[in-house]
Amino acid sequence: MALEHALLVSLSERPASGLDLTRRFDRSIGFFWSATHQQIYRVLARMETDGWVRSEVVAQTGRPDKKVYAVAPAGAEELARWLAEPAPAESFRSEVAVRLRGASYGDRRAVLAQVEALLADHRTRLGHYEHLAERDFPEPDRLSGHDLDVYLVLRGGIRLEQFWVGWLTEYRDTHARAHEGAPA
Amino acid sequence: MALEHALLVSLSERPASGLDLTRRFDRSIGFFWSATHQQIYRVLARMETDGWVRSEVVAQTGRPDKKVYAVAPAGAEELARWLAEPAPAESFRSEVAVRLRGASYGDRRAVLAQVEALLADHRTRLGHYEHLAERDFPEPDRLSGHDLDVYLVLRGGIRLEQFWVGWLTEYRDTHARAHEGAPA
DNA sequence: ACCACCTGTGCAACTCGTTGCATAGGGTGC
DNA sequence: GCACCCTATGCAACGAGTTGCACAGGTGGT
Repeated sequence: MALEHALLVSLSERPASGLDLTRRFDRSIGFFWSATHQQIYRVLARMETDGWVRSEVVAQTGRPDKKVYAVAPAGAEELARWLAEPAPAESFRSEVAVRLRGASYGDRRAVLAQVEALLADHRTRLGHYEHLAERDFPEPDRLSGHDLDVYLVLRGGIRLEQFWVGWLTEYRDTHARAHEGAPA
Repeated sequence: MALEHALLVSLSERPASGLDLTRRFDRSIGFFWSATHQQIYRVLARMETDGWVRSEVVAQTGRPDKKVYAVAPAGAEELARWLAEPAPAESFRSEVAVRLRGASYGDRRAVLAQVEALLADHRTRLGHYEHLAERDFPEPDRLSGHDLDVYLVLRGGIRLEQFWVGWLTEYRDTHARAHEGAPA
């Protein structure tokens, strides 16, 4: 399981409350991981009883108090242990791929409309990530250590969006060509 | 939920038993979906009580009997309905990405060794998929309908492996360059 | 005869993750 | 003063997915 470890990485970068972490997961780390606030709260509570993190209630002006979590020594040890552990092979799950493969058992035009919508979505996201890279990392050659890791994960997000745009475009164009003069 | 629909697609291509489906999911469809036999058996049972599939016990020589499932009319309807439904945005989850981002909180050399192992693995898989494409689809321009869909999903598998090889190579090479003369 | 192994189906218990709801303090609009 | 929204934390119930085990029939080795 990796949510614990994703939280440890994020808290190592900077202490945060449950909701802060939820918002972070909607952004940078969120390229490759996501979690709802409920799940994050539950896992944080478990991590605290396990001694991986420590919390401190912080009063705010004009807002409810928040519980700010920070990595405890046992959590740092666990993170280091996990990082050294061999990475198991990942299985990618895509509902879209199932739809593309099954398109001939339903309304192909409806599936192609979905492809078009997804393409627009992934193109937007790709542009957004490229903008982030230019804004936050104007000179990537000078990076090292953790900053370089953050940049390279952003590069992964960009490459993943390029994968989607490339594949969906190939799907759409190849079907368009195949149906010229022979509709199906 | 998509396992039901993935099974409907696979059974639309050809009727099969639970274990047959498990083996198929380790192959072609398995680029983008995977499931254990236990889960497949359970879902098949539920689909049968819902009337989406029908089963028939087939005796075999030298082997136990098997229960061969085929799509029932209600299942075909459900598949068509699901295919026309708008595709929700997918969230990609990668433990590897968490490790890459967190590498500076542990032993970076251990993480780079994992990257090396993953690279070898993805390169092997890429070669395997490319071989499949050449062997089974020597003339992709002539394909249409479901055959074209099968080919294009294989293309997606190839593109996904290319994504991994490209990203992991960039991670490794960029860190190698950053550490020339300045180890960390 | 016995054991080890293979195919094929299945149950039970557990963890991970999602969905819907609850609660509590504070700010804003009318 | 009241309704409504925002931040922040949390519970309860459910569904999806994994892990470990059980059982049955058949084959092959010793």
